[in-house]
Amino acid sequence: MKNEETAYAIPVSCRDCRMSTMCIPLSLRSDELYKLDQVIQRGSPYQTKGSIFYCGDKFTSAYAVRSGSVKTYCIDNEGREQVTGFYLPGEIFGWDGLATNYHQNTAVAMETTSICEIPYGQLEQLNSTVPSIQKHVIKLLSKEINTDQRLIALLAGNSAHQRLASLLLNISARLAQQKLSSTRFRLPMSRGEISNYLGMTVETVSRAFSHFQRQKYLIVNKKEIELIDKPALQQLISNPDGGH
Amino acid sequence: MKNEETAYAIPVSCRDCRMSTMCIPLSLRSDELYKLDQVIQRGSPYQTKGSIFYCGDKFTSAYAVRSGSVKTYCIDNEGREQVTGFYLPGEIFGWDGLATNYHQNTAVAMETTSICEIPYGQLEQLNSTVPSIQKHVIKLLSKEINTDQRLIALLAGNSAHQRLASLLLNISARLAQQKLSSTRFRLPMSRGEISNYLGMTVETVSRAFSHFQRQKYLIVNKKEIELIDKPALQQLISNPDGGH
DNA sequence: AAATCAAACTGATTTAGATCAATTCAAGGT
DNA sequence: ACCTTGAATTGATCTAAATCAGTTTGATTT
Repeated sequence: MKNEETAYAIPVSCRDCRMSTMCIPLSLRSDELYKLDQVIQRGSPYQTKGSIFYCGDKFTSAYAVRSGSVKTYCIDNEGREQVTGFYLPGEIFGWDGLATNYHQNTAVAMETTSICEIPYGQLEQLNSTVPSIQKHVIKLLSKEINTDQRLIALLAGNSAHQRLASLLLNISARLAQQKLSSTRFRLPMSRGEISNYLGMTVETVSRAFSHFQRQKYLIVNKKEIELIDKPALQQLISNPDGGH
Repeated sequence: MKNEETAYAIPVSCRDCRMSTMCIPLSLRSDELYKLDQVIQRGSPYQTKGSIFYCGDKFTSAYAVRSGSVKTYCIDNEGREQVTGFYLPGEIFGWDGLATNYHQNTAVAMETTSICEIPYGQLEQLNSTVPSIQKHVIKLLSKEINTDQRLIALLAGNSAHQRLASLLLNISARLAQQKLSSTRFRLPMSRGEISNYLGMTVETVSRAFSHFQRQKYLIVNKKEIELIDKPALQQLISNPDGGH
């Protein structure tokens, strides 16, 4: 059953991976990279809705998205699902389990997705021989803090239109980092997932998309998006009216 | 001008500090603690509204609140202040600067506050002799991620009443950790700071307090709070109706 | 003690976005 | 080809919370 649909090539080492700069290997010398390479697990792809880990699972690894996309969510006080993050190719997730040793979120693939697993225990052991790895882990964690805090600011201080515009521009920028088109792309997540993440209803998300299209800011067809007036979206989110 | 109002004793070593378990020294052996102790800076207290660091400052240190309280905030797209965190005694802040080497937030004292400074460069150097320190830093960062993600869930999925109830219970729990009263306390932050943090208006915060008092959940007098029915507040936030 | 100023509270009104209710559309299954 | 099912869209109403507009309170200055 392994690698059943691997028509595309899976890189066999971090050296050959096109997103190596985003991933842990950033700034490793080649002898260090070799050591890391021994530790990274390249598993078979996950199907849509396949879970990478569940909330409550023991934390053993962080994960890097090689292709596809992942959402993380937790169950809130009311027992409802609350999406806490979307992860695109080249991005790393799973650090949420580090503080307590148990994952606080569930991670699921939003489409067919391949993942590199980074076993944390082995990473810690590498620390004695490759100290720069620990440093890089700290950078990644800190980056996650920055991302989360930007989301907090977005949720606390912005209107529905501004939130959606921010998400679109944010995804656009992240795709650009991976040398993918930043103006035409397919959203991996459903309207429901977007609305949950941004703290609003599906209807509001849908109306916001329609509104943006009427304003000629973008063309939307289900999950296919073409951004045609990024400056307009940009100014929407930086304009003092429109907030609440 | 140094220590002008130091009627209370400032601990001269981490060993004597009553919040040492929350702070870095957690689980250090006594010889390790000694090394850390050499590095921690114990400065003079900050006055109300005094800045510990500014957004854009080069990141050099993290900070532990010894007494008093601190808020962090950033300037959002619209140029408005957005509060991103409140820090009470025994809590550590300032990691926001680690990813980019520049602080993404400004930190200010909300009352007369004494702070321990933890110079990060020196902490890193300690790593070779005391490897458990690096591990502890990672735990602290991960904890901050968990805190931020809980706030995201709170902001995205809850009503004004639920948000305020959550904040009050959260502060109560944090005070309890420091062996302070969890039912009677003085809020260090203004209504404006609360409303900004929770993504609502001052008026709504004020009305929510009045409502809680009418319901006999608590007694409020400006910043003085007495929680008299915690279970009711608890059930308010875990009750599926009340969200949006 | 009077005057000043900012924080907090309260009431009246408005509105953004939730909720309720259909309708459309595409994907799989038989 | 037809039926089912779930996602997305659109319209009509409703409501929680924003906005607007005072009033009260308390701390600080003179």
